[in-house]
Amino acid sequence: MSVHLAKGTRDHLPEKMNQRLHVIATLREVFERYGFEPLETPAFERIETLMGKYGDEGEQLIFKILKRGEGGKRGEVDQALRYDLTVPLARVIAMNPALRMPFKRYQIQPVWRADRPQRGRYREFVQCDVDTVGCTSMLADAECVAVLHDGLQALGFEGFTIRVNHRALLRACVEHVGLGDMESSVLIAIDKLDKIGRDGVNAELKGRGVSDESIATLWELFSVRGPGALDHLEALLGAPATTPINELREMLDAAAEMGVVLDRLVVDPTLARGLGYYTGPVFEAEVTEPKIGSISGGGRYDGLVGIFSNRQVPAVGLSLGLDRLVVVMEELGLFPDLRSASKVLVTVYSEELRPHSIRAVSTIREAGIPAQLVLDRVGKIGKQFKSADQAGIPWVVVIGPDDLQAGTVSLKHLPSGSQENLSLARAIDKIRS
RNA sequence: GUGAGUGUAGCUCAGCUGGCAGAGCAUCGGAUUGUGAUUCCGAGGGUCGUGGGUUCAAGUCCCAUCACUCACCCCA
Repeated sequence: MSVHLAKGTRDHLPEKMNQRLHVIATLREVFERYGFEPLETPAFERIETLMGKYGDEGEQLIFKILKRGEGGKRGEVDQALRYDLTVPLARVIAMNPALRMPFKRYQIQPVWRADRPQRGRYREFVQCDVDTVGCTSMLADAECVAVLHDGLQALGFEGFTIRVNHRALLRACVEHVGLGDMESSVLIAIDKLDKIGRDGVNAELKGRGVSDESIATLWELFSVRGPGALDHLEALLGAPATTPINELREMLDAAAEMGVVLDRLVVDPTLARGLGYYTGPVFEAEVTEPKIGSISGGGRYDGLVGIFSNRQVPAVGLSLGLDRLVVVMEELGLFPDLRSASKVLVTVYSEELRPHSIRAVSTIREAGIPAQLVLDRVGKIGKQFKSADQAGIPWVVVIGPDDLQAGTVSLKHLPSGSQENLSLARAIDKIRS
């Protein structure tokens, strides 16, 4: 029988798992530093909770679950695997009106999309989300940008940029050229600028019936990117753009105060972002080196929670893609050696001396040092050294007849090749330091 | 959902106009019975993705099928 994984899924063997846990631990530390608290929600939701939140294209990618029993045989569906972590959060907020606001949570869980797999794209992947709910202040948005910045920095990234825009600003641009009625299709075309270039966007806009004149006006609006972009748009758009421009300025200033390196923050008037529910500032992080699409995206979505609860609850948040982070970090060599958590391998010299090795490994473990004991039938001591080397375990302890007589152990440090005989207590001190 | 490409040893791949299935790395054994990584010698390992067809003969040509990869769409 030939065995296959389901399309778009992977097993995470220990070496990969250590990388993933390293990323998660690093991000959690940053999230908690900013005062976000953990949340988990079920893998699947009622179908009504998810439908109508992601646009037509997104909705087709939802994994649906057939009803149990007769209904399922007729193809009826009542539940679905979660598509992201934001909509479940909105449901949680609606169901728990007593939560103290602002509610700041992080959530690191898998989501599922029935996409066609590709490099850095899977059908099951883990998102690391951070959101602040119940706060209209741009400080909350600034915190999201800052937590994203600090998270990437803590992981060791250097060449990354966070592009920033504002949905209302983009809308003002589109309305300025008289295309307000076809906002979404225009935004989708503009968003592809980096990918297909200006000519490609022009072709797409023309294909959607946008006049040359309107296109020319659009490019005039979008001609400045970076520091001067907001001044440029303010001059051209006037009053309709005042609010979003001021909000962005407020957010950028606060982010700078929070320590975000300004070179890494780029105002990009063409940034749109796909998901339908964003209403305010939006942002997206991408790395310059391996081309893999965005590794994080987020923004303000003040309307989403209200869909579930009648009351309007503002919210802003972001999502980091764990799987893409791992792919990129691997390529950039940002991982330390994570082959084994064990620091020591205690060898077994012979059947007769095995009890001494067992006692030694126990003592080392009691001292809090992760340690392995050779469990197999006793082989040549050289083989045991080799297995330590291959597993990436730096220290090896040998207890042979000579050591026994002297009351010492032999401790070898494989990376340096140095070895000495000393008491077990001294050996433990040495490994610890 | 649309288009293209690739399936040969555990991994990366070579295999010409059809003619006995190959290399490097990895693994295992030995050189070295108290020492890995380096060096030397040796060994094992294959239904050539699967099914059918053409042929004296198919890894190679044809058809189908499955899996994977890449691009588009969309997105983490």
